[in-house]
Formats: sequence, C-alpha cells, structure tokens
Amino acid sequence: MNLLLENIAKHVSLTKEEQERVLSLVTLEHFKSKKILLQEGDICTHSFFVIKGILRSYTIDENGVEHVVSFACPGWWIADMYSYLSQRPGQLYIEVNEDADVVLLSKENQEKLYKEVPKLERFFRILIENSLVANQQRLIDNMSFTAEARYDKFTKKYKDLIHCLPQKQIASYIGVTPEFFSKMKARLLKKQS
Amino acid sequence: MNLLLENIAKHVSLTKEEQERVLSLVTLEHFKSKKILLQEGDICTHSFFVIKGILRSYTIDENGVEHVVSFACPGWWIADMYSYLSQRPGQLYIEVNEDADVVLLSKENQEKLYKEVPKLERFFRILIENSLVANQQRLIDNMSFTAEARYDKFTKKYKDLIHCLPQKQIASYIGVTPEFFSKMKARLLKKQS
DNA sequence: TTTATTTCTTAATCCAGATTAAGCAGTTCT
DNA sequence: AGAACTGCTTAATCTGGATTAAGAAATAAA
Repeated sequence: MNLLLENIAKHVSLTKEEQERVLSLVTLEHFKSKKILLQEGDICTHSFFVIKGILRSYTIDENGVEHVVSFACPGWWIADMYSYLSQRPGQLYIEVNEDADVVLLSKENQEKLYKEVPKLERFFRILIENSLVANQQRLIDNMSFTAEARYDKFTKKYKDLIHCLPQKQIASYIGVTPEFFSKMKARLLKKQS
Repeated sequence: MNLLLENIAKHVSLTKEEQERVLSLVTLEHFKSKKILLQEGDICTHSFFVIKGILRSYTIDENGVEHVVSFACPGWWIADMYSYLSQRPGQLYIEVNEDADVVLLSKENQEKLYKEVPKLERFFRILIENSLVANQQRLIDNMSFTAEARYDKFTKKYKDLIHCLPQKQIASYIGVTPEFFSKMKARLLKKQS
C-alpha cells in the first residue's frame, strides 16, 4: 500500500492526514490470474493501481481479434479511461495477467478526493499528461516504424516485463499476428549471429 | 477572443476578474498559411488555441515521410505535448494550414494561472483527459480497422474540415500513402453507384 | 498419467497497401 | 504568357505482414 503513497509523493506532497484520507477512500484486493476485472459494455466504475502482479487491457474487434492496449505492472494505473471519465459503457477488457494485488479507487471517491484534497487534482492531471504523451508517442511509432523497429522499441522500454508476457500478447501490442511475430523473431536471431 | 472564454466556460465557471486575468496572460496573433510555428528540435514554449483558420501538427520520419498527428480548427488547442510538458526538444512540427488567428499561452503563464486560478487546473485536466481518450481511440482504430473503415470514421468525425484539407494530409492522418488513398477513394465511388 | 487446451513455430499462399513512374491539372512565380 | 512547383490520378510492380493450415511444445485439467 506504501507503493501508492510513494507514487503520489513523486508528484505532490501530502500531509499525514491527507495520506490517511486517501487510504480511507481506496480498497485493496487480490485477484487471481485470468480474472476479468472489466468487460466490453461495462461501465468502468473504478481505476486500478497495481501493487503486485500484472494487469492488461485490450479490445476485441469485430473479427474476434484481441488488441492489447496496455500492460500495468506494480506502480502503474490502469482503467478504461473513456468509460471511467464518461461513465458510459466502454469497449475495453481489463484482465489479470499474473496474480495481482490491486488498489481500487472508485470514480465517486476520486471526485471526493478532488474536493477534499485539491492537490490531488494536480497529481491526476500529471498522470494523465504522462499517459497522453506515451500514447501519442505510440501512435507516431505505429505510423512511422516497421514491426521490427516497434519490437525493438518495446524490448528496450519494457525490458523486465518482456519475460513475463506470452509473446502473442507482445505481438498484439506491437500490432502484428503471433505468426508473423514468431517469424520476425527467428529472423532477428539469425541476423545477430 | 470570446471563443477562448466560452471554451473555458464549458468546463469551469470563472468570475469576471478571473476571466480578465486569463486574458491578460495570453496573446493573440495572426499567422499566414504555411507559416511554421514549431519545428522538430524546438522546445514548445507555447500552446496554441485556434480562433480562426486551421493548424496542423505532424512528424517527419527518417525517410522524410510526413505523418499528420492532428488538425486544430477554431475552438481547439494544439501543441507538442511532450515538449510542452517536459520543456525538452520535441519531434513535432506545427504548421498553419489556413490563415489563422491564434491565442498563445506560454508554459510560464500557464503555471501562473494554475497558482492564481486553481479552477483552471481542473479545466486543463479535462482538456487533457479528452485528448487522451481521443488519442487512445485512434490507436485502437488503427490497430482494428482497415484503411477504408478508418477513412469512413474520419469523414464522419471531421465532416466540415474535410473540404478544407488537401487529401494527401487526410491520407497521412489515416495512415496511408496519397497514391493508395486516391485509389481507395475511386473504389468507394464505384461502390456507391 | 493421460487428455485437453493453449502457445509457439514453420511454411505455403494471399492481399492490403507501398513503391515507382508517368501524365495531368491547377497554382504560383517570373 | 511561359516556367516551375505542388497536388491528384492511374497503372504496374513489389513487399510487409495476414491468412490458413498443421505439427510440436508447453500448461493446465481430469
């Protein structure tokens, strides 16, 4: 649970009382691998902060193909932002990739926090800013680079994560089929030697 | 200039004095078509709010190919968010598509506004939230849909804009070459009849 | 342990979209 | 008016990556 307070402390400093207030408005839960925390059509009532384990968000398109939107490991937030912000049914799935301890913050309680601890408005703004920048970069990368270059970027950015993920999920994240990804990887191995 | 205050009023309500303070910290400028407001390597010191005309942001990749990131018409903000937030050199170009009246807000003055009119922290958070959601949707669309479906979405979303844009820019935005875009459009015309 | 189920790989074939190239119309500049 | 750009189109060819299919390896279930 300290991880959450440390995370906040990186961007704004709270008094002991404010910290207590934050903790009183969130809950900690444990989820087993493969548990689905959110489905297409659901309204995203909570955002999730990962303490331990890994979560993953994805969409399923009209052909039944899964597209990974993001991974969240300890210290990261994850939610269907469209649904969470608008409180309308969303299109994202959020699933547990590896047994996880997760902090839940409800939309209601977040609004409460904004009022009671206005500093947190700043904190969440910064989170969203970072998320926007990362997202925009990924969009540009997808338009500018080949699958190979995208994979290269991914390995550098998520060095630790990479060994914990089934490679079909990595393939999906960088935007290729598992078959092509497998071929590409084999090609890269040959190149190196 | 009213457009700016209306834009703010949609999300937070300011007193007359607060409005005055906002206006005192921004400047209005006119730019001619093709004027480049920001280049790769520049630090983005201002964000731009379009009163009249159209701006466009894009990157140029290592092969010299341009990728349109966004269009901004009246009532929209535009900036290189990575560079603006981090005050580091960015990769985006921002160019005038059509003679434009633009409100400039410097990073400094924005910080000043956050302190003097904390309500604006909320306003800008909401802006960024919306921008994040739109961006994420575009990422999902790019992964899930064919060029044709993406074009279809684009025409619906930017009905008015579409007639003001050279189609090579539309092609770039949806992520195809102008040649392919031209072919696709011809194909669509045949289909309809 | 055996059986299912899922994941990964390899290979053949296919296709959306890129590349190259050329011609044409409209603008802008002398 | 002519020259020089820039934008759009068409067509031929090419390729990154998809699709289909089938087998091997690894996990999970019974």
